[in-house]
Amino acid sequence: MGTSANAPSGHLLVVDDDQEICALLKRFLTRQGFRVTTAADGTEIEQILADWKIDLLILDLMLPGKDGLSICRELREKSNLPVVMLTVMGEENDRIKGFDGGADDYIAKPFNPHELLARIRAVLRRTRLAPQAANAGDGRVLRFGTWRLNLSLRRLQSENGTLVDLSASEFDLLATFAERPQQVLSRDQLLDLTRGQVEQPFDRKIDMQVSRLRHKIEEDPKHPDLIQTVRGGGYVFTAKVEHNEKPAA
Amino acid sequence: MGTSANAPSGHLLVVDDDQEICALLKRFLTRQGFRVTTAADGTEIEQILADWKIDLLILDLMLPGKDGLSICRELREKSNLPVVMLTVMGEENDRIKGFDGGADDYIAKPFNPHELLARIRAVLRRTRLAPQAANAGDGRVLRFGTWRLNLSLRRLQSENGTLVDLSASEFDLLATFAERPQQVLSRDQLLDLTRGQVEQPFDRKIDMQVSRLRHKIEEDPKHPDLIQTVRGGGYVFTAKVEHNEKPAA
DNA sequence: AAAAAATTGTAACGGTTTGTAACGGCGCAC
DNA sequence: GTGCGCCGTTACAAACCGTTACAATTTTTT
Repeated sequence: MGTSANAPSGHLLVVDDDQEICALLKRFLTRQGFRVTTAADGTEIEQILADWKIDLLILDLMLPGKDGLSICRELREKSNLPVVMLTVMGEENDRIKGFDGGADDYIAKPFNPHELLARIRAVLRRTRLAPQAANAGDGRVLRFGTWRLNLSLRRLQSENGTLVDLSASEFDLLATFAERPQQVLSRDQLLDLTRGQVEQPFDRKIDMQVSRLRHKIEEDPKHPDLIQTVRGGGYVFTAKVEHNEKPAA
Repeated sequence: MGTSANAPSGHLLVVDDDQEICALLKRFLTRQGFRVTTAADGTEIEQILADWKIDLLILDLMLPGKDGLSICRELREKSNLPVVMLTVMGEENDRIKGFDGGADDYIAKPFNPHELLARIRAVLRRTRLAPQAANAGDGRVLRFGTWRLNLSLRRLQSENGTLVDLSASEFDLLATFAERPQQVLSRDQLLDLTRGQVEQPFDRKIDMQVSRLRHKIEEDPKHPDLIQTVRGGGYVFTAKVEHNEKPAA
């Protein structure tokens, strides 16, 4: 199961093409009490910002495709999401560049993680006082565990944004569950809810779907965390499900 | 009664091949109110962890034989014991690295002991406050005898934290009892409470469940201590039950 | 449209949990 | 002590569930 912490401090998005840095930062910052999502390049940022309430963005200056500076500048057009920029040690003008895009702070690589931490906290402290503008984006999104289930686009994304390939009926089943957390659903109910069939004779199909789904979304399918069996009853989706509500600007 | 949970400071294990550092840390941290055990290399760690209830591990990155990083990683497989890593100042280490293994914090040598102290306290504070309650559930935990019954996660743990494998209905039965200590429950009541069945003809099933449950939780099932028989009446759960909001460990 | 791939359905095996019956022990009333 | 009824437990049967393997079906590709 996921050691997901309730976000006491905030939800950070780290964007860096260096997977190692991403992983290390994620681990470090998670242990410091943040919730951390990572992305390898700028293309996913919009999507992630649409689905999650991100408190602060940690952005590498050098990125494949669109560089961090432009991203930051574009972001600033529509929101004032706090940004801490990662730059490469060296040219002094990095400093200027970093702030040029509207970043709230910057730090040069290689950096001392504690210093980064201090800067993150400082920025959050400063910006939390001021109200935050809304990001664009809509679409019904359900969040549970480390997953995002986008009901409009009919796709499931893990925390770091990678898509999981669900078949149509797998998606339906998962959506059915996620819309009724903590509610025991019998096989008959599930059959009805997912495809309008009532009273089919052999219904082990549901078992199969559940089994297949578990293997795709449970960390340990042998000891399922999200979809649990109720002997003689059916299945329950046991996870806190958050509906993604965007505060209106 | 028994083990007072309010360990004033905690028991630390320092692992470093430099004897001088070990001695120094031991002296310093002991004076700060910690209990301190030291080890020169990784081979003894398992043994020590088995023998003592260690609250936090201070681990040198560079060790003869297996290095600290691997040790930390292996440790993480099976426990979430807080770890503070000692790294050597300079070059790559100034970046994270130490966190690769999942350490909770790190500090570069040579370090200021007071900084180490601060980091230890911070880690302990963090990990003690939010002890992985993580998952859903608000953490309703009932404690009785040497047991902890987690109603949210539906798990039963013995004192040392090992899980006992209860079937679903066994859990329900136990929970039913534990929520009504000192109250005699007839078989009919139990049948009703555990699964909403009323007036089933042959109900020796409850006897069976009780028997099976006793074998899992009673020290001597022949002379049950927790679930006692009331001849002609049913069963009683005779144990002081403490409601505990914070699941430990 | 044929072929290939993916999805879904069905059956069957194995493991676990629960239900039932039956035997034997034990307490209690007389 | 004896008899009766309650209880614990053993042994077995039934129900239930997860999964594998494969067949049927649908979708996609060529």
